[in-house]
Amino acid sequence: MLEFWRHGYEATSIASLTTAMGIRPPSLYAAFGDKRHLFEEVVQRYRRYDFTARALAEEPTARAAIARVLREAAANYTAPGHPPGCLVFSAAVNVGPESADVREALRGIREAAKAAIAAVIASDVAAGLLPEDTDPDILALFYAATVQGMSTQARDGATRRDLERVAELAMLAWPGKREDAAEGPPGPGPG
Amino acid sequence: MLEFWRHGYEATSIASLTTAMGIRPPSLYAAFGDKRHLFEEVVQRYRRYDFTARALAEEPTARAAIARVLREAAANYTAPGHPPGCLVFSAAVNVGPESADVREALRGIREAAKAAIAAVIASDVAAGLLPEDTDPDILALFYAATVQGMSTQARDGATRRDLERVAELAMLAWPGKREDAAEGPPGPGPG
DNA sequence: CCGTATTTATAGCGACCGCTACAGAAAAGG
DNA sequence: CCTTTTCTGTAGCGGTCGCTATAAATACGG
Repeated sequence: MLEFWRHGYEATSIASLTTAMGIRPPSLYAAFGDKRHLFEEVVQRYRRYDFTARALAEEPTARAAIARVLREAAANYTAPGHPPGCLVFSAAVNVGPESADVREALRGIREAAKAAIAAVIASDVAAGLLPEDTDPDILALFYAATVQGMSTQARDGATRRDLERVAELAMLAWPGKREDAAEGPPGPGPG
Repeated sequence: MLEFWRHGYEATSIASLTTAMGIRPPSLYAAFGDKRHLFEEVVQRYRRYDFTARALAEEPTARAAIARVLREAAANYTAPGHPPGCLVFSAAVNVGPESADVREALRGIREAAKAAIAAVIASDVAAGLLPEDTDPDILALFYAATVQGMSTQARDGATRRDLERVAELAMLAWPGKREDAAEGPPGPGPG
């Protein structure tokens, strides 16, 4: 998993995997089938700790959920003991046409996560917790882009503190806060 | 260039390059040396239209410059006629250890762009256009992350309009605006 | 301690990688 | 038209890719 995480799907050779595991190719193929199946198992294993899904399920509001996602992204993407950034974002960026399905599989995971973010936002809009004119898809796209940017910055050397500050800045784009925090006592409405 | 742009450095083979150019390997090697030199020339060619450097040089304020960078990123990353996203961000993500220098070369370009953004921000802070407590490096990191996230989202299928909305949201994190726009008539200062 | 079943290591398959020697075709000079 | 020079196409170099047939080594039942 660490090999795929660091170098990506195609750039990780069977030889590097077998040496990392301390086994020989026939054992690897007996245990996992082929390289693609092994990678699928790696992705499954990686996703067992899906802090995004966990935050979306556990936090009471979309705002709290996304703030937590950004906070945990800052921590996880820079945590020691494994490569920086997110495997789902970075493991199948540069693939030849013969591995397009691997790239599409990871893209599907990304799209599902984005849709899950949009769902909790839409839920809070429906519940009146967010302005009616909030576009859940666009807001989800913005925070998905933020998280991906944080992952890339982590790979480029950003620290946890750096990314936490980025997360704070990203939360300034959250809707409703602006008027809520600064408009003061409610004045006369428009009309 | 389009081949490298779409598939990345290592995933692009000499065979695919020669067929795309309509030439044979010996002609390619006579003209460009080896694959690495060809890629360097591709990156140079790609950077001839560096909308970030242009915006930073031409716009009068850091805010205008970065708003323009985000706007042009939305347009360029989704423009027809070439692959989506940015070559500097996406062409050397998954490389083996033998091509680490290619990845580092692109990383250097990214770091330089980030430093250039930080420079214009620091300049405006020094000029009093931005709050004194503004951290140019962190703000530059945030917008660099945003642009990279936009590039990735473009590769995942986001449209120009999508990315323009993301750009608008990102500009909500710009410092100073908050108080300027919403605090109303200046009240008594602190103390 | 012996025979059997399972796992392991050795060696190598065909295919493709980046790259190049060499020969045949095209262009330039007389 | 012939020679010389430049260029292009064919073929193939050593090496690595993902993957596997086969044999040696191990664990198990009696």
